[in-house]
Amino acid sequence: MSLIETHLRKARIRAALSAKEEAAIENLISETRQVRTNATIVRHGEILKHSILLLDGWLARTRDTSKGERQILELHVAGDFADLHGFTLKYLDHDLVALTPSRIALAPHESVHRLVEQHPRLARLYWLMTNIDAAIQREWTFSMARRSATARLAHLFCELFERLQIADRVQGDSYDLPLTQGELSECVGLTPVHVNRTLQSLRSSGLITLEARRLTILDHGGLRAIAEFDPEYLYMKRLID
Amino acid sequence: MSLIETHLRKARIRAALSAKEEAAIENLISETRQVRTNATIVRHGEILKHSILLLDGWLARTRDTSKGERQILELHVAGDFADLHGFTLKYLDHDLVALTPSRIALAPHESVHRLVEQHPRLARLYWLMTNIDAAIQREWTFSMARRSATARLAHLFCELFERLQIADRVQGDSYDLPLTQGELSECVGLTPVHVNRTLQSLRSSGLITLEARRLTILDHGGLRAIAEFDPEYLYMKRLID
DNA sequence: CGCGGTGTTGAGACCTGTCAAGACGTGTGG
DNA sequence: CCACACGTCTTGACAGGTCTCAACACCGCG
Repeated sequence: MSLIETHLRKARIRAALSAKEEAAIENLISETRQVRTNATIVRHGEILKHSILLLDGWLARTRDTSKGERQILELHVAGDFADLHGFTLKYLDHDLVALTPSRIALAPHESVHRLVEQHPRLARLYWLMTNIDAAIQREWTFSMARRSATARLAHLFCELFERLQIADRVQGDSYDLPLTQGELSECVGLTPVHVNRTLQSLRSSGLITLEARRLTILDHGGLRAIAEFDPEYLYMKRLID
Repeated sequence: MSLIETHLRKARIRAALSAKEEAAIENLISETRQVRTNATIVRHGEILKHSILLLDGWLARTRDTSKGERQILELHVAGDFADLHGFTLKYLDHDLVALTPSRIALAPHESVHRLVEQHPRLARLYWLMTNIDAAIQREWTFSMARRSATARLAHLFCELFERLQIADRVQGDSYDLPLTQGELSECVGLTPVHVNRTLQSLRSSGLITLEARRLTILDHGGLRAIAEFDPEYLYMKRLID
């Protein structure tokens, strides 16, 4: 099985890929690396020579606050290109860090450049992928601006369920969620204490369980309802013919 | 002077454009329209046939909440492609509305398609532009998650100052800011009442004036300081050779 | 066995929201 | 030209959600 099978799964949802195209994507990868928890993979401002494809594990785009806190701006799971936008931007406005031990693959920008010049459909596909990332970012903006603590967490759990399903990382109604409550609080812009209380409320409402870093959704309808979750923004459909 | 001069100014900051390329961009436009305040230009979910280039006025990407409020997710000023991401996404996950009387130009997706196939550098440029939009969105996520009411507003004013300067819509330390306090509150995820009080505090600190829909920054250093504003995320530099 | 990170609980403070009323200003119709 | 209506801005009192600070429990690991 291909090293980047998970990434291909994700890509195939948005575009039918020919064998040639899949091979071209495969050829993007120059090397793979293992990174440790809390490793900073890309620092903001640093000039980039390659983009990071996440093979396994969890990465986060983060920004530090003046008070030394950290905000997680977007999460990445297996199959995601974590900083494909760095190909056009040349440097990132945020850091890219590992939340768990992770396996990553490097795609040199030269190779990406060649790929998009030779494969217009793939150019379109990767442009689309960064636009989907942006749609997720919009949804997070909306969450922070308008959703309550409970709804924010519920929404995050719904989003991850959908995204992990594509990555084949969901079993039944459960998935591994290796983030601490502190890290969850960095995702939703709350304090760890309040996340703790909010989780208890979600649990006692019978919507979820979360123990030993594993999340189970007991009531999908209920969870989606309080999150006001509508998966449309994830664009899980064929968009490129 | 070209109809799309403001857009070209914005583009030229990120890439040196040949006469041929500028002509190609010019050719994107099929027609122009005038829209009225509060007009919905694009509705979420609607299949798109063209993208909107804003020639003059103010547009906003918006999402309605269940309680009938509205969140502004991103603002667009003259020279912006307001929904270029719609070219790859096929439909939007948000609405696009006019906040003021605005003049817009339509760029049929067929034309965009032809442009990016024939001009790899421009393909790169427009991919970059949507990635810069995403960077702005990230900054807004960060604002909503971590900045106080005062800092959020201050940050917005700093951002608009930079973006309007490119659009040649800044005079000295002032620019027209035609949004009501209610609309400002929709940008920053606060209530109109609290925005009112926060504005008073910014005024009495001697940082800004805002009257008759015109904003003047009295103390750039001070405003940036409480906003913790760093313009890096706007990528105001040559990124494509 | 002890330690550090993580999770939990309580009490009180603070920021922002809610509700309500009035002031201001501008455009419109009589 | 005035009267009125409507949107916007302003102010006050109070409520509520989230934060802060602090302490303690739990647990895996060295």
